[in-house]
Amino acid sequence: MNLSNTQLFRGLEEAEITSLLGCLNATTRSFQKGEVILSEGNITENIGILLSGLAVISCNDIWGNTSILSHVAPGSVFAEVYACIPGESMLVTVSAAEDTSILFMNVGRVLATCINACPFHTRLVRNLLTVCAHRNLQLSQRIQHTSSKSIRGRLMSYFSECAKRAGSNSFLIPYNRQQLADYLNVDRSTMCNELSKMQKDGIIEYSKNQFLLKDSLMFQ
Amino acid sequence: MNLSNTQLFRGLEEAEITSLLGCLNATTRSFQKGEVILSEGNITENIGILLSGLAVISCNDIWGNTSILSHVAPGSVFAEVYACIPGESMLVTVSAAEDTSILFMNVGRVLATCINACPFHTRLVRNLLTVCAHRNLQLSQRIQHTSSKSIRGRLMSYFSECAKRAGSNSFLIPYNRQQLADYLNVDRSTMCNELSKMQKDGIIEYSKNQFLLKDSLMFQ
DNA sequence: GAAAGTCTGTTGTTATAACAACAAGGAGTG
DNA sequence: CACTCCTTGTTGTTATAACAACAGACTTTC
Repeated sequence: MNLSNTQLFRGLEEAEITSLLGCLNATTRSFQKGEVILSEGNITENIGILLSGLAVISCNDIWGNTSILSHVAPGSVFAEVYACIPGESMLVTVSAAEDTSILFMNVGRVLATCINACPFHTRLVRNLLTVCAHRNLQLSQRIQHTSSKSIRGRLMSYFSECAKRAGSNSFLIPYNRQQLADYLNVDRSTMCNELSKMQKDGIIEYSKNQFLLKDSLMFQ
Repeated sequence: MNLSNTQLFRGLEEAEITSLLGCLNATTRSFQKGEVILSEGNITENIGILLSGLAVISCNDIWGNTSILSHVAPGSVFAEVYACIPGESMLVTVSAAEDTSILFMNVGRVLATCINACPFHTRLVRNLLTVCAHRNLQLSQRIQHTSSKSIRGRLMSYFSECAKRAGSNSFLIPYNRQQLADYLNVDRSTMCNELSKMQKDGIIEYSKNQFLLKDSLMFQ
């Protein structure tokens, strides 16, 4: 895993990262497939970065039902939310879906001005904040797009964001139908049906992943 | 507004805050009711703190429909998500719902080590990160609790979190029925009905805001 | 180029949530 | 106490989404 390509170490050279990791006293640990990396109910002060393998984030409700919330791919940061809230115990469990190696960094050390006053430190903190803000924005957007009770409303909300980001009423979406349905928390076939109706109603036109919003007030 | 009571300045004395604000070159601006504070499409490098009044965060879809996403109360931080992601233009508009005064702080200055190497700075950055992480956790939880297609599933997911936090299968919830329904994105009357059924089915018992989860695997 | 697999769109049926309307039980106020 | 206001729970109806099943288009692979 080349750390300089990760969100957290963006803008830092390999040599700088090595120096930084020493300064932070970061540690690497390996986990076998199935092993628990961080357990629900515990408090962590460590930010994790998955170097290789794959991890799953899951949650048990109090009746014993387990549900998988998300996956952690190589280069991704995890547990930073819990590490950054002092005293907050974890509501989820992180476990290894494959043989996995993890880099742990103590938040306190990340945030404390280091003895050497190393300049890479500032960059790391800025990156950590950006990672957190980014995740925040993605979550907010998803909540916004799933706030409508109707499938059409959810699609329009999502398409609005796409159009704004593209700066055009024509854009590509990064999901296939099943993924879009999962994102909007609706049934795929029902969503396909609704897309057809919207096209019949003249609101949108689409072909595969290419969409065009008609009669929009913007970009005319 | 007493800044030392806000999330962002927690742990700092009034005098320290005053010194810090000078160091950050923070500025205060007033807005009349209805005036736009930050506009969709723009890029902001400023974190806002609402000192007095009230602001609304709203969103226009590209067909011209406006929806209100949330309110900003005195002491709350806003726009920090956009300020912390370099180059990210805003997808929402913040405007004054009443005559309002806002404190703006440049993120770059917050993160840069100041010339005086003032120690309060570190605390501010840590607080900013905590605010961001906290919001993150709340959003994740809400997504989790609204991921089930059924009202019962949503309630059970939410109640599970409550029980874990309380460390007991008996707990108080901080919402009335309408607020809980809004949080779970369901209809209030239908939710009331489902709560009754769950009680009949022997899964829960409740009275007003006090709930008890029966047959749970925890806390027996 | 045949076969298997994946993705998309369609239909009909069923389950479920939204909605509207109302009754009952406080809480607060004059 | 009578009054209003607000919250909660109940019922019946209607709208809508989930679900299941399938057909057609397109990919991939041997």
